[in-house]
Amino acid sequence: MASKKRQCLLADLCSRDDHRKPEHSKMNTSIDPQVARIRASLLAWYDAHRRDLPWRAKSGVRADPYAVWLSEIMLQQTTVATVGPYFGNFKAQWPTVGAMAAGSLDEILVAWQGLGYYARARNLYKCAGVVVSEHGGVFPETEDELRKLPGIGSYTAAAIASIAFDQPCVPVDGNIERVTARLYDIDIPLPKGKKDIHAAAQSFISKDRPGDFAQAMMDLGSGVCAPRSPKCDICPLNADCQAYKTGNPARLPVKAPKKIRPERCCVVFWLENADGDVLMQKRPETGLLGGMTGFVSTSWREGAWPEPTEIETASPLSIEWAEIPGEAVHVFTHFRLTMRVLKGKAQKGANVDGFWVAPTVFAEHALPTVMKKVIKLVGENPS
DNA sequence: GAGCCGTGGAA
DNA sequence: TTTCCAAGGCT
Repeated sequence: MASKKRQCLLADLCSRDDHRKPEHSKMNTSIDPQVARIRASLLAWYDAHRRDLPWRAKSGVRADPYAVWLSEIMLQQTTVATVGPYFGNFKAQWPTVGAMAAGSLDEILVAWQGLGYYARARNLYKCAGVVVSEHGGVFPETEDELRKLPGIGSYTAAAIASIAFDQPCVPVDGNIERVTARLYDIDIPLPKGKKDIHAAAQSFISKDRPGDFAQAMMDLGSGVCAPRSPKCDICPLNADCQAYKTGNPARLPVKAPKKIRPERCCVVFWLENADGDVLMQKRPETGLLGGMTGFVSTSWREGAWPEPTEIETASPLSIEWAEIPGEAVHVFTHFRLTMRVLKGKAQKGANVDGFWVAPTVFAEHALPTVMKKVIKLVGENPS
């Protein structure tokens, strides 16, 4: 019966969907009163409680599309607190798309190090190039055009279009997904439930302050309609929230059970030359940590340590290696990696694959956090 | 469509 | 300690 209720709701939403009506239809004549109330309540709440964020324009001021784009890419699966300093650094180093396109991928990756999901950085640079070469250095303003750019998917296209250009669209991120699922009490487990939730979210489309509306939903989802302990008592939408009325908003949205995270193991080679420089390699351009810099290691075996023969084969030099006490552990999205480190000294003129880096200039290279943990472990065990 | 792709902070 | 998750995109 819950599903029947939902069917009625969605059919209802579609039939009264004002954004599907022809352009000449009068605005605000056939809008569902509940949707109108939600919009008004949310915008009023936003005007009083909006967050002041580095990439966000002041109230009533049009945002800088470059800043909106840059922040949206950085904010993909990443918290506001984490993004803050990175955004400031990028804006200072590359004030415009043109400046970024004129830079190099390596520079971008160095600045991005530690932020994770490095394909975002590669696509960021690629996108800057396309905006300059195909759009004269000016971001396109429509959702469809934005969607074609590297690194910009359906969410980000709608986010930029609405926030930077006030286009009437609704970017459905995790926040809006959660708020919408609760407003309409949609309990189909994700990702299957996305279809209904996104359809319901589209009923909010309006030509009146779409950018503010999108950001308001995000602020609400972040500070009020939070994943674990929603503050329903102070929520401006509680009068229209189906989940609040009928019971348990905190359980929504329902998510499919997670899969277990496999364990992987590897041995890392810390090779120093006579000057104390350390051997490093640039990783392949695609895949995990693509384009980043790292140390030589065995393959990352699942479930067991590499065999001695594999360690021997993977070592950059046939010399005497000394194992450093302890292990370094790093957790990726889909597996957990435990590393042991072997330390060795290269003879002068030894022929190795890679390049030598002095520890004093590690920071000049694009080192992912997992590699910094290796550095930390070695530093804790001076020879 | 399901798996791949990082990281750090909160509960 | 473990689990969850944060303004997702690509293949």
